[in-house]
Amino acid sequence: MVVGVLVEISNQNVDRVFDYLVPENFEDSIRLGIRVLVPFGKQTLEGFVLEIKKESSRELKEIYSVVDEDIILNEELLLLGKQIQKDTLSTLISAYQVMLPKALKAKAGTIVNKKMHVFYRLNEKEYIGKTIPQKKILELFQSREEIPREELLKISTSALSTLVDKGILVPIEKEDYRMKYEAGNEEKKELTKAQQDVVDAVVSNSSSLPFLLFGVTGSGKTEVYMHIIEEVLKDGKTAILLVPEISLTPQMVEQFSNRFGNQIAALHSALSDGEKYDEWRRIARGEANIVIGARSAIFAPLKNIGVIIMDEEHSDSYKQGDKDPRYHARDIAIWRAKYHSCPILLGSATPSLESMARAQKGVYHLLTLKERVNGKALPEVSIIDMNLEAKKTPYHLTPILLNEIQECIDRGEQAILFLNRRGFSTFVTCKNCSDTIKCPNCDITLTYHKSNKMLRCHYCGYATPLPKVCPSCGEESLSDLGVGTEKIEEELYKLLPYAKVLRMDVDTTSRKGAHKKMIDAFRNHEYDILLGTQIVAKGLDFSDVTLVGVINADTSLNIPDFRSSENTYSLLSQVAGRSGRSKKSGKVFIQTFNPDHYAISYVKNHDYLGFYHQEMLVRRKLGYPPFYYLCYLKISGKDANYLFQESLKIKRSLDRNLVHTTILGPTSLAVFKVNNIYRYGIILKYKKEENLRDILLKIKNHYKTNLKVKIDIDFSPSHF
DNA sequence: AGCACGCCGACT
DNA sequence: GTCGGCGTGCTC
Repeated sequence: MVVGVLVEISNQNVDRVFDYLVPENFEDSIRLGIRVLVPFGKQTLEGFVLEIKKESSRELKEIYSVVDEDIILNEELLLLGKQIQKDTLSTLISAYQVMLPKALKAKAGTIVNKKMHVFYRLNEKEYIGKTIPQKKILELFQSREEIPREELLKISTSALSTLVDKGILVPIEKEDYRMKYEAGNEEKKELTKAQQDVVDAVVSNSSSLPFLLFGVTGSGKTEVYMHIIEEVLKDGKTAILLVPEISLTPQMVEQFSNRFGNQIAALHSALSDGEKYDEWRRIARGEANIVIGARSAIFAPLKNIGVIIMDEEHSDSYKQGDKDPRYHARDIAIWRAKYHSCPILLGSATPSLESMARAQKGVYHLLTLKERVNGKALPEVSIIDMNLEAKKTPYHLTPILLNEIQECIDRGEQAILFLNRRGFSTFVTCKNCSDTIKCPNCDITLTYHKSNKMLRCHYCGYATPLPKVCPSCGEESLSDLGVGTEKIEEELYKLLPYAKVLRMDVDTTSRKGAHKKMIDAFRNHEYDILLGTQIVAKGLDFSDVTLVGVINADTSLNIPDFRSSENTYSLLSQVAGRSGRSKKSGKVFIQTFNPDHYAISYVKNHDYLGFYHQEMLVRRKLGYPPFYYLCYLKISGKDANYLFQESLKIKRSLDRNLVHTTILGPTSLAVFKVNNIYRYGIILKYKKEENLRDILLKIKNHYKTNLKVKIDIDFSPSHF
């Protein structure tokens, strides 16, 4: 027997199967998708078995051993990996590795950390207990075969050891799963007519297209998901629910485990490697039917999938952009849904422009939830024009907002204050007229480089020295401003000394369990104000919050990225949606220097579609998605001069070979040097370019033996 | 990714 | 003469 093995090294030069002989004693355990240990040159490596055949034309080495009893990559995942390699131009091995928890990635020397658990079994059935504890223990075995050690220890330690010594009971070791989900008495909520319609549409899958669920914040999307999943389970099928990492909180998991108990498996970053491994195995063995997880959970080895749901489908956390394979979970979801012939549901209050455009074109089937489940209108949103208000106070909190906070607290209600940290002070603003300096070619905010005092566009490479005076008003008042949560906390302490403030950001929530503790404390009214960054924007549901204040709406607007408006609109709507979620109606106040910018003004009327149409005009004009596809080439290496020369060669080669594509660059990245590696970027914009992947692959292949040049390719990058 | 081989410059 | 720099090529 001969096997074709893909070894664990992610390098184009070895990204293919190598043949090995299988010694006879291993033949029975060889299956496609297991790992084996093989000699590879001077090294010993793990690899996946991708082919099984009778013979090979050349002389072969033998495999050392078989690593797995169970299949790690099933038929579907093996196929999917090849698709990912084709679509993203990644190595095949990296496509497989990304699907697996750390403990299962092919990697020689990995300790597989199964946690074992001791159970006891009755060996001598005739034996009659001599003491009361002994009798009690033996009684338990009347109805059960195996009993965990802990349970017996509770009755009597000594009686247990006596029975074991006498050989009446025998210990057996069994694999223990760390995660325990207990079903609670989470009652099933009645759906509104609108919600039920969504469930019916998805469950009957009357349209074979992906569904886009456009539902305002508070419209009860989570409840809809639960009902759909319930229907799918009734059919004997399984479900994947993807959520952005940041909203995959313990409460969220608890909500599902209360309803579905042990049927769920949760995969997220708070779990240890061992815990992730356990969850993965439960899924692979069919012991969990519902997988809830962040991006990579889309690869969960479920069989017979009945629905795939992506909540907050616009979230850029679904795109892996930092390493190969640079995939989007949405694309994988669509692939798997097709494979399983099951419906796929993309849900959002602020869909990505791509998805909404597809829905408008009829490529997705649009479902809408217009109303909040509590029947309340969406909160009233007021825009505070900082151009007027900032002058009246030395603080970041304007008198208007402070007054609202005070009244809110006096009514015995709670407030959330949101500090936007995205794009924190990399751009330059004029303190006088609030203008930011933009690139003349790209209409994108220039990035400020402190080191050489230059403003740069890292789309097209345009650069200009930081001017002394503001180009639009002539005042000497350019500055790169920024505020942190600590600063605001100080202000609150000074201005509203009796208010109890809970600060929540990455610093205060990093400890395990801290997040839940803080949420609970706030819910219990131990605090009046919840002050935080992104983390307070998503999913949280507090019934007493009637005021939401956004301290600095502008920072995300000024990020030099074609998606900055979209991200700003989405973020602000999300935060706004935290207000007035139960019986009391809510208010929202947004402090901004750009009150007339459409990404902010449309938030006022909760007018997503208004924003969408406006932003589509901009995208069309500037040639961005969804009108054009983007592809980003990152060229990196140690020798800056050589690298630039090669980058030019690549650009010229692209120029020669691509007909319908706009090529921008090469331009040095915003952070040009990282760890002594210099980076250049080339951006491709295209509508249709049939040979694009072939041409890029040729370029990649050309450099595969050149250690001085590394090329990363990202199709549809979420940002640059 | 490692590792060996081989071709040049610098040195006890 | 020999040590060692790294560019090139190979791994079943």
